[in-house]
Amino acid sequence: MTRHPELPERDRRILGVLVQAYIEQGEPVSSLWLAGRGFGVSSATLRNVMARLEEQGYVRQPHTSAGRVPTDQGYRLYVDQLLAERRSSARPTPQMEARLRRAGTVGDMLSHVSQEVARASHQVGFAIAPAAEMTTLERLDFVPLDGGKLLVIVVAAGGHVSHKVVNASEEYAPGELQQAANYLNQEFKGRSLLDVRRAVLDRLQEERTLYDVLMARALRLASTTFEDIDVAPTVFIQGTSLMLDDVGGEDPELTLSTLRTLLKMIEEKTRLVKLLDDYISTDGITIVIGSEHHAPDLQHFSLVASTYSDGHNTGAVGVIGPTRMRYSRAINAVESLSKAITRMVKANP
Amino acid sequence: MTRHPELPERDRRILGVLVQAYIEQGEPVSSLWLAGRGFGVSSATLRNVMARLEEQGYVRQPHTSAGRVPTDQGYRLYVDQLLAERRSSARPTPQMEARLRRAGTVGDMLSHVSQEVARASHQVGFAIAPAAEMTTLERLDFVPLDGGKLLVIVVAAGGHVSHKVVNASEEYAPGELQQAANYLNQEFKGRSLLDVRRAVLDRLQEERTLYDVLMARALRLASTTFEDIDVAPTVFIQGTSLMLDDVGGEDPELTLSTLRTLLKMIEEKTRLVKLLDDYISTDGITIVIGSEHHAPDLQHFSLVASTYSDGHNTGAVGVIGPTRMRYSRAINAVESLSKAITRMVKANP
DNA sequence: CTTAGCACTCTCAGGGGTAGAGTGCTAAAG
DNA sequence: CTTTAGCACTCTACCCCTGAGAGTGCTAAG
Repeated sequence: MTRHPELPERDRRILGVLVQAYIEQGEPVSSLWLAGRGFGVSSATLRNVMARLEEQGYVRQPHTSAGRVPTDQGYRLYVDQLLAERRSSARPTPQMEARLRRAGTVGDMLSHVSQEVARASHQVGFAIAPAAEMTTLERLDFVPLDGGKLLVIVVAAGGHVSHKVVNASEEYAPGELQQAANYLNQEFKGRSLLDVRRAVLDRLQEERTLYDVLMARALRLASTTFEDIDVAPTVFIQGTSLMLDDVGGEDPELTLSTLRTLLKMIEEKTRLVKLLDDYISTDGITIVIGSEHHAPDLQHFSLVASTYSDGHNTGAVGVIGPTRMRYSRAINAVESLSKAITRMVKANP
Repeated sequence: MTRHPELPERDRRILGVLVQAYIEQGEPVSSLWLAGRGFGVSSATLRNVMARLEEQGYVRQPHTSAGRVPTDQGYRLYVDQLLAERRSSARPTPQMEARLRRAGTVGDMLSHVSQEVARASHQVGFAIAPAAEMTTLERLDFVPLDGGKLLVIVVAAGGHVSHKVVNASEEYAPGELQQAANYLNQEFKGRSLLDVRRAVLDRLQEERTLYDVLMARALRLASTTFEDIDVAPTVFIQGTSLMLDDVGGEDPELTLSTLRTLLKMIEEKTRLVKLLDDYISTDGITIVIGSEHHAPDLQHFSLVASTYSDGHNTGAVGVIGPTRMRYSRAINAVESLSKAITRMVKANP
């Protein structure tokens, strides 16, 4: 992360208190108020410090006779300090884990995770299942249905299951589906889903495949299956109503139109996935603050996210909220939930 | 729905124009404005009519020197008239159907439906899959996974598929799972899921069951499977961002706190399901307006919904929005989507 | 029953005018 | 060179007032 070596220790402490205060109170922080926080200096001195901080871009005044408000750069220093101080002490609570354990499928579990992280952080929370590139095929089954339909079940490493109904263009003998599944499992187990799709298409092109009728039919079946399966990773989002709690508050930046941007992003979940692809680092917590986003319409929001992994697959969990959010709470929430997921999926290998 | 026989024809026509105008413009409608709409009477006469309509509870004035605004009762008469006039002419557009056809699973399809109905009505849209009571078992399969886990696949009539991973407490021989599935399928096919659960538990109690070890194990397996499967029907909701378009507008009733109520309801989808259970009729379109809701926190919202069916199962599709919504558009959207679903599921028997 | 005319009421937008908060600056003190 | 007290200055938020405009209800005549 960005370093801020040029800033004297005292100035930095003062900035920290200022940011904290603004996050909690939502009102510009005045020199007089800061003077009452035990720095041992008068408000006049603090005014000098604040003027310096403003010159350096850490704070700004909404208008001439108002206190100071942190800039995104100010928030950045604050969270960097926060992350440096706390040596990952967050743990999921037992109730949390219990609630997660109740889920039947991995999807259910992630849906609960998004709910929990939202509840714990008081922000919009999300959880993302591993993308197809990361997911490796564990096994595949065909179940014949009535009316020439076929139910395909794809089990991925880590217990992710997805199903799909396809139209079987050809007729299959009773044992044939079983054989086809066996063949495909044997051939492609352990490879990523996208990989499998590619390989299936390649083989279908190969001339010699045509001579083995059985194999050819199995491959055709597989190609319909993987046509569009799981190209977009599944995203769960919860806590949108919490978002409105902030909007009524004292935050002038948080208007209805910015809110709508966020709601829209929540609906087309694709965008969130892209966002994470761009920013997230493989280890620890990633935080993107306001104008640090490339997209201009996210200027007033911050992202706090973390990846999770069970050794095979990597997904993500995190929260989105206004730049003025309780970062410490958000960080704790994200960290403990990410730990919880990791533990859950490890337990179901 | 309610009849309004006591209202003279002319008054009713005037009320209709008034409601329509208010819906479109969002501002109280004055007698002068109405006079310009070709009724052939002066504004003074319209004032008399409006006073009468107010006495009877169809309209009200926000304040002494403002025009009239429809009450919920006024909206009610308006939509009743609307429903009586139009003889169900709504058809889904081909593009709509094409988009729906792309879906792999029934769940995907319904998710698209909620999106389409939201887009077409410019309101929050939802689609609900059949509840467990309505869903009948088509077949059931067990797929063994690693680590003593079992993947259970439940196929319901109409092509609804759901899966679940359960911990198999006992070991099963290779053919045994197949046998168990066969037995259960034979025994319970065609009965509703809730029914099956009940029956399984009953049989487990019966003493003689204990003598047939295989059957007992199959039943135990089934009981774990149906423990919690599908008790809550699946709900898809889309279009929350459209909701905010209205809030900025001229509607004074639509405050942030009412909005939050709606968002909360969207998150705990259970509540929406209950709501529909209470109100929805089996045929045609159901409309609930503002204070017609039992719940006081929904006083400012209206519901436009319809059931759909494939002969086996019954689900619902609809929209929710402010009482001041374009009912005609909403009705068209709901009706055409409900027709589209019916057609889709009929095509996949 | 309809309509013109009129008095009446209420809202809404704009214009001072003031209290208060908070700053920057200056000059003195450590 | 840094800190601090004092002070003038600026800007906002709020309140009160006013006038214009919109729309009504009522009355009396057609």
